[in-house]
Amino acid sequence: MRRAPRAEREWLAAYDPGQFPPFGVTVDMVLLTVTEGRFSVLLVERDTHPFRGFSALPGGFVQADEDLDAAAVRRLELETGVRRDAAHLEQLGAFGAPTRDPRMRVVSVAYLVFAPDLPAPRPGAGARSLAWVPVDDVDRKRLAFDHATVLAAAVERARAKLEYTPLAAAFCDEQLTVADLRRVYEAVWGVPLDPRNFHRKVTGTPGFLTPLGRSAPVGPEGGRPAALYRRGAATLLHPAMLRPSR
Amino acid sequence: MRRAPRAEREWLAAYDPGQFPPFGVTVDMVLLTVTEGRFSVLLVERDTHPFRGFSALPGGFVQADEDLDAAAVRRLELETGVRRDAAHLEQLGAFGAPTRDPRMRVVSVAYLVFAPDLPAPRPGAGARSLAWVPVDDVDRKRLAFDHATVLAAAVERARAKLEYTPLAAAFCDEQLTVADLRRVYEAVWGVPLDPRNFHRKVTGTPGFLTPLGRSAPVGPEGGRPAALYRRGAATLLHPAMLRPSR
DNA sequence: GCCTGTTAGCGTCGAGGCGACGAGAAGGAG
DNA sequence: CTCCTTCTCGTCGCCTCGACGCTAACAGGC
Repeated sequence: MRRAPRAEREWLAAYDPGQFPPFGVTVDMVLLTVTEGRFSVLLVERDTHPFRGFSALPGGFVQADEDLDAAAVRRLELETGVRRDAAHLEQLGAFGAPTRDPRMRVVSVAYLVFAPDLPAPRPGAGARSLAWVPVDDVDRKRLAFDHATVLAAAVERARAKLEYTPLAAAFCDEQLTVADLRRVYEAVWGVPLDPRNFHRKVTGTPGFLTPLGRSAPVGPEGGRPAALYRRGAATLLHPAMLRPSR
Repeated sequence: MRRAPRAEREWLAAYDPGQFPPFGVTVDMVLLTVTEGRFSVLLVERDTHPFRGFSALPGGFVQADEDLDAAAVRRLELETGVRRDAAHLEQLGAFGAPTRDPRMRVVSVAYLVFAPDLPAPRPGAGARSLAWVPVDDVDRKRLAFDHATVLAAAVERARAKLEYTPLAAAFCDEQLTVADLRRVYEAVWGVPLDPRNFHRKVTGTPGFLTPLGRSAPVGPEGGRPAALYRRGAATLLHPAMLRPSR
């Protein structure tokens, strides 16, 4: 950060910050995963006003000296036990309609998280009940604040990101098979994909998947064992993975 | 908006909003255009502390009962005279590092605007000096606050958006030629494009351009008159326009 | 009119990606 | 061994793209 010149330091010392309207700033976390073949979001049950009894995205106020990203990471670890490096986290955007929070004027900065399929999210310090809810089953009228809007933006962003980034792997464990990855795409996009063309695409795109040289154990349905991979180094997909039928 | 039940209304009446840290919230406008073949951003010269004498993105504090988008539109019209429907406006994201404003804790919501080539931006009520500066010529060390970071994000977003949306037309007048559009792509991406392949792509993509059946006057270089078009109805490009040499 | 220089627009060719398959490989259950 | 499953590799035709030749339609000089 630049060091202010002396004239500015004197001006700052006399500055009254009360002349601008005060806002509360929160982070709202849209944690997405794929559990049991369904594209799901983590929701909490609110046990305090406002919107008591409604479902909501986990989140909370940003502290006075806390960076926005740091607040998001803190919420992530605090509320769900998900470690920062085990998932993908990015900012979704700011939501600040004047009436979105009946308590006071609040601007919420929403964050998008792609998390692997976790056994069961454990409630953190908040001790509120947490649950993965398939995004198609969410009752938008029972979401607190403007979280229906936030969720819709997050889902659309996630679907688009799978097209041109290798982030689908962030929904899987560190070691994954091509079929694991395909099931992520199918759950998020809601369409079946041809396993053979999908296999050609992901194994033929450099940097998408790195082969481990080992095979996964056979699944409950039987069949030939699948080769194991881990995430490649690529950050962008070229050409993009296309959603069918458009 | 939902009507709160009575128990919640009573709870709200007794609520003390002072228990959460107060933030200032601003909007910063990244206005982009193409002038004289160069991809440029609108910058103001700051004549007050902090960062007096530095260049900055136009912007200002959000009012107490003002929606974020409304604040952006107000800034757009107030400072530059650009009408809301003559340009494309979208939110870029929130920037809120604790030290970004030496006055107080501020979260800035940045907006991205694609504006047509304007004769000369007129300073609005702020009466500050405004200028279009080619983005490659911007001295990042002479930008106020964290505006170098904001600008970099905006430029990257703009370059990416041209690939998969028809928004390049937002940089042109309402009536445009294929060459006008190509010059936008070349200026924003900084690469020359083959005029014949570009013509085939944009005229062959349904909804990108709507022919007007008339021709534009011949330019100063002579040559065959170009057909006039206006923006089509499409909102997404499929397949995408690809940046060369990747 | 005629030639030249310019830009606009159309056509052609080969390379490569993609959708729609066929078919073999590699496991388990009976 | 047969039958089932899933995984993996190939093949074929279609479409898009990059590279580039060629014609169309203007202006200006002679």
